[in-house]
Amino acid sequence: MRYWLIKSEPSEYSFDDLLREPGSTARWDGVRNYQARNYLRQMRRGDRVLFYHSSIPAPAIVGLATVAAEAYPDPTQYDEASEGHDPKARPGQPRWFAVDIRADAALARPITRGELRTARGLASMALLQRGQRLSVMPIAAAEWRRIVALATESR
DNA sequence: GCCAACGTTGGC
DNA sequence: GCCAACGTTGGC
Repeated sequence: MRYWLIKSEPSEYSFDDLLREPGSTARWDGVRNYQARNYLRQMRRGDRVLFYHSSIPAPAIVGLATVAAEAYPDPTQYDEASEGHDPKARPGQPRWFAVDIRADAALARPITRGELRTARGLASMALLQRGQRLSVMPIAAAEWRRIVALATESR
C-alpha cells in the first residue's frame, strides 16, 4: 500500500465537493504534468490519499481519501470543449490518465502548511520542498501516520 | 498582486 | 540539442 497527496484549489473543487459526489467518488482528471501523470499511473486501488487545499490564505491538508479505480485514459484530453483538451492525444494512444478517488472523511481539523513545516518529522515532505509544484506526489508511510495523528490532537 | 520556480515551446 | 521566451503554479 502506498500513500499520496493530491492538491486542489477549493474554489475549483473542494474536499466537501468530493464528499457530496455519489459514493463520495469522482474521476480525478485534468492532470497535465508528466511527473504527476506518472505518479497517477503508479496508484493502486486501496492506496490512501491526503487531500490538500491550495491557493488559499492558509493552505492545508483537509481530508483522507482512497484510490477507488486505477489509472485509465483521461477522457478530457479528447474533448475539444475541455480545458484539458490535448490536440496531440490520439485515441488508443492516450497521453494523460485519470484515477477515481473516494473521499473517506475530513480530518478532525485541517493541518496547515505552516503546521506541517513546524511539526517534528515532516520537514522532508515533498510538499514542503522549495519550488515543488506537483499536483500529485507520494507521501511516506511515516508521514501519513504523523499527519493523521496530528489531526487528532488539539492545538 | 508579486514573483520564484519550473515546464514547455519553438527558432536556430 | 541549446536556450530564450513564455506560461503556469502556488505561496506569500
